[in-house]
Amino acid sequence: MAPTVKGPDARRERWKGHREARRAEFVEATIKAVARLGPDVGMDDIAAEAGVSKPVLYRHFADKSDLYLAVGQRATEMLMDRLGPAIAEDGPIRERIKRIVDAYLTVIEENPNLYRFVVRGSFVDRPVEKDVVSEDKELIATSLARLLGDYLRSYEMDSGGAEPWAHALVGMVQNAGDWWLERQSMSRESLSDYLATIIWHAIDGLLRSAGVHADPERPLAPLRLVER
Amino acid sequence: MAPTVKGPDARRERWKGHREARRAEFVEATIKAVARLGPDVGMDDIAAEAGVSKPVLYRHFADKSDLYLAVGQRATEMLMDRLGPAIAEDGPIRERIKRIVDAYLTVIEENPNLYRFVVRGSFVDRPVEKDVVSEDKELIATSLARLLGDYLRSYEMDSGGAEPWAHALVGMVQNAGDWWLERQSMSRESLSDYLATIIWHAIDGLLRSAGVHADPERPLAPLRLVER
DNA sequence: AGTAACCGTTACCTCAAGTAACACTTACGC
DNA sequence: GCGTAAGTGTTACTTGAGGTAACGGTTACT
Repeated sequence: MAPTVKGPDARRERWKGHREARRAEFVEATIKAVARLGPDVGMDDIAAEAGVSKPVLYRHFADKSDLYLAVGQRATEMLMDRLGPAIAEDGPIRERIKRIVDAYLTVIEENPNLYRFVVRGSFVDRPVEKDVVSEDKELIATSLARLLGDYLRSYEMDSGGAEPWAHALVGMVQNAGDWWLERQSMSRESLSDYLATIIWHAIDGLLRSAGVHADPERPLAPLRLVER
Repeated sequence: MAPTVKGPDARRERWKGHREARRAEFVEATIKAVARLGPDVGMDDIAAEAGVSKPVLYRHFADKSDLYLAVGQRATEMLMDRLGPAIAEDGPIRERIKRIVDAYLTVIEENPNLYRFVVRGSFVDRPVEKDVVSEDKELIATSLARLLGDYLRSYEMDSGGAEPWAHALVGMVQNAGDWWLERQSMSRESLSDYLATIIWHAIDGLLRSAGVHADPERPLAPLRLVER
């Protein structure tokens, strides 16, 4: 008897997994709704898409921002799924940078509405306290920062600048992608190339100024990005 | 009689300047309100700050986005006022870039709420049609693109990449500044320096790859930025 | 004097986010 | 098996901010 002292009632634990699954289900519904109805869907539309009514939604998400945040995280996950392979591939550094950037652009090109929903679709309600949108950029930037930090340290350089670097790079690619997505005035290929050029030169210059002559062919050590 | 055939009535023209002034007045009030009440003020608050009631506001601005846009433009103007001198100063290029970046960071540091209002304070209502927020970034980026284009052409290089470059740079500085503004984990000085380093290396690398050896001391020709 | 522009108000409408209240289902605990 | 704790779901409401209607007063051109 009393196999676990802690749980006062097993009934409380029974649903743990279920709730998770339900949240995920609603997140998927939201993504579908966004794809169909554009980035400014309402909670009613989302609920309808999921085949339920609004209060059900609110039993799983505290408010709109909470849902938005979950969608953002899911989107980040989807993005990472595409970025991961691009990062893992080997080849000349310059080429790899380009492939990573290109993977990013491909993703936003394929899901423009979802993209807009996540980065633009702010949320008037929540003032400043919990900055939902940038939470995702933050995540990516943090991973990148770790990556850059390791990279710099592998050259025995000061890694203090890794964080600003990461945010700078994220902002750079994001903003350029944003601009490109709205008026597609050049091919994805070209943009990837331009951006990769900038990034590569920045990195190369940094190393160069530290007296390190980076080998563009160098495999760059094991690159792992996030592990959520 | 009938001194001017075109104007059916002089009474229509009489207010031209006045309306402009009034709009400006409301824009100023909005900026004050934002500074006091944070970036998510309502129209009522703004009207109150201006000492009038809401409908008056709506006689001068079609809707919230219209006001936001005007505020954004004003903010951009203020920013340019600070960036202008930094751009005009001479000195080594690397130094100048740093001063420009630093000027930007100083501005957002001095008006954090206004900054948040402009870049974050999206607007749920207006879906995609008129992208109010990025209109300002657009403006800056466009100026920068012209500047870069001229610069590249002065070295007789292909200027096709000027536009993506401009958007990339804008996004870079903006995002890094954003991150810095929220958790000020390093001095402005340091961040300016990191960013300037990235930018300078990117430019230098670009020129270098085209076989041009840029002189960091070169005065860089007359730099004019916008003229609105 | 008439009227075209402005000044300004209070009281309303609208619409989406979020909540209350109510009813049914499942399965653990004793 | 009965109580109950979790979940399922509904319709109908409240709230708040954006935005509008309708009204009245002032100035100055014609």
